[in-house]
Amino acid sequence: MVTCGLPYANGDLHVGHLRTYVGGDTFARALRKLGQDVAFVSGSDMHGTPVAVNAWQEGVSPEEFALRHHEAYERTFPEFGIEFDNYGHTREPSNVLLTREFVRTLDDEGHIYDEEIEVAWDPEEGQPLPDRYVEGTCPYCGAQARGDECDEGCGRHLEPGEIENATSVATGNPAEYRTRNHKFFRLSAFQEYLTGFIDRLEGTSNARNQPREWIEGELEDWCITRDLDWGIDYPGEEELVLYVWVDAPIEYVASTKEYAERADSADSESSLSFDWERAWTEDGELIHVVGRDIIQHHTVFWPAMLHGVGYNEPRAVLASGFVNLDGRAFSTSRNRAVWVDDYLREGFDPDLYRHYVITGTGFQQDTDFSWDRFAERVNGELVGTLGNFLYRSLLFAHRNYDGTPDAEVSTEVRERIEDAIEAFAAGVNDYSVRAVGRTGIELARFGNEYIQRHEPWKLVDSDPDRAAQVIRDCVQLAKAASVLCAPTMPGKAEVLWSQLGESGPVHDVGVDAALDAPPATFDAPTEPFERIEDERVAALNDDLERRIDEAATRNADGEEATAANDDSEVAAAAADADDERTDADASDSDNDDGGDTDGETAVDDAEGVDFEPLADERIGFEAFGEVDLRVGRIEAAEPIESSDELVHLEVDIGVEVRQVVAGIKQLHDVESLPGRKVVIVANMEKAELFGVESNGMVLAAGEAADLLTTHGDAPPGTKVR
RNA sequence: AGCGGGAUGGGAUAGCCAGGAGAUUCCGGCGGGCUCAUAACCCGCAGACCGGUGGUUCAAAUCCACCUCCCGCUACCA
Repeated sequence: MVTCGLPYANGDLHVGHLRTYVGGDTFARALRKLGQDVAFVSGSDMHGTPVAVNAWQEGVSPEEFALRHHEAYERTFPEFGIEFDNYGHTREPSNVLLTREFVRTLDDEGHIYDEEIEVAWDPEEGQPLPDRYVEGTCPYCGAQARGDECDEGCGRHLEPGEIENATSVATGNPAEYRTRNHKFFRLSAFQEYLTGFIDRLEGTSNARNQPREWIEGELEDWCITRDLDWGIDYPGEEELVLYVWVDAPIEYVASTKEYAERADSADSESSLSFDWERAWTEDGELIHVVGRDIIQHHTVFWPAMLHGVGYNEPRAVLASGFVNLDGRAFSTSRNRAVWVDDYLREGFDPDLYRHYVITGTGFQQDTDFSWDRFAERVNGELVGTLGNFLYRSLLFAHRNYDGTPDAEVSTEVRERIEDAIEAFAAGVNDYSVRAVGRTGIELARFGNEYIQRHEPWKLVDSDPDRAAQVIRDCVQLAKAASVLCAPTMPGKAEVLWSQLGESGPVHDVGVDAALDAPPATFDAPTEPFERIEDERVAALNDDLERRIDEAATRNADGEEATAANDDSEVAAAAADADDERTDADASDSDNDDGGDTDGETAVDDAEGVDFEPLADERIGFEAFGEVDLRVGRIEAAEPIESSDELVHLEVDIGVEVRQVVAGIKQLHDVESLPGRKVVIVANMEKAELFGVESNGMVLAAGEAADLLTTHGDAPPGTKVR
């Protein structure tokens, strides 16, 4: 069994999302090449609060909203050669029934208990408000926060009731808290089991190690119900639905079951037949391929559930790294993304991206996408190495021998192919799709060297027998490369296979076919890969930049938000308060914002290399005059405890003493601040940071927050022009 | 803060689990060759004290300890 983490039916897919699925698909195909009986399944995750909230905001039913995305995903995956044996969704009857069965079993076995907890409630609507239905102010830092997490400020997890000024996202009504009965999964009872499990688990090292903190620490019981209409009802409890992370992984099983049932109902002579119960409860081996953001769910909650119902445990979890765009995170809200539809509309073959993302770096490592690197890898590895070797070999063979010349494969080449097959198998055993994907390319690299070393174009006249043997070797290498590339580049492999004159799909043959004799005759080949020219790359980069700019302008018009985010910490301190993005995107591996400010400022600061470009637009004196700059003198300075950077300042600006919060704690010796003269923006909008009101903004330069000051004796309160 | 992942020639990456001849491959640079092939391909050269400091060992990129810097995770978001 190979499964891919369920995509959440809540937004469009960008190429970064695809990494997990391409990885899973490649791995499943590689297993088949080695003769394994594989079922490869996934499905869309339809339930949960974000779908409910976003559907509500769009004014459609959650069902319609989720289904729309599900259908898009279902259509998209095959377009990228990701061919699930079954792709369902969590709302299908098979999953609903199986989920209830799981829960009933867990209940019968005593793994579930009731407990009363506090939940937010909309008194006017008489509705419970789970998770993201609530927004308010973070009690720790004062930033805008969602019900359970201070997502834009300090990032803290918030317990129910902690959030201040809580209101309903849907109605805007103030929320209150009520005591409700919920169901808890006794995860703590699985501590010992999971301790053993994590030592047995195979896969990528991040997946095997990250959950240790939890498992070897204290496991908390898990609340598995929500007050929500949208989801699978808890058996026998009308008011509660199951938490999505209960029914989502069960879709792996339900999807397998659907596949098995479809296989059974197909004509009986077909070899298609799959025993789902054997796979999940007997001697099947489970391999989960997921994004690295959902490791815990697959190494803690899910194995405990499986164990609780007596199913097999996962043998391996492969957790993929993220894909960045030009070194920074994809950002759906800023349209900083290469969407899958864009990619396809550009007419790029999906196998190009598959090869890029699979062989670029280790699966668990983060990687970077840019059109420049994409073109470089396509032109170098696919056009220059693989495509060129296959084309020149087959063309030469076709012209001179009308196909495969009548000669034996040399020992050297046979051994080289055997090594490649071994490396392929070793890659699978190491859970390294990268190693698997490289084998075909490496073989072509060898082939280019081999053909050059023997110069068959000279031998055809001087030593025809020898020429025939060399070309026979080359055709064999071409065939082997086609077979070994099939998991990474299924479409291209198929084309090459048929150009070799082979009948039937390359996907039906195993790795050993790499050593079988190619057909005696075949037609002239076509060039398998097309070069991406520099002009094309430039155009693609321009498009991307323009889109980002447009989105930034749109955002700025709307609420003057995004740009402030990227500024230095000092400015950000004052800007944060009005930065409320309508964050409709909660797509899974969207590791938005977070790191990108750091990445950028770090570069800006490096020996003054990369300055921010000067602003294009000129402003008038009047516009400048709107900023009321004043000389101030710091009277008192105290660090704000719970913050890494913020300092609480009392600044004398002549007419009054202002309380100002500035993000300069790490950069200055706070005790030395009093007495310093600074320049502040006196008419800055007030902001609340970590619960402290900031009435003004201190000016400072760069990442080091070099404070602006005066050099004469201008007294506090003096206007700065 | 704790935990996980990472730091390797100008850029990008492999090797680390199972320690061993002054380290892989690609891009880029320089020089040469070839002309079957999509200005592609082949050969050669220059370029890395393998993040830092200690330790174990006959031997450390690899194992151990501490440190620095990046990225991420931290359960009633998905």
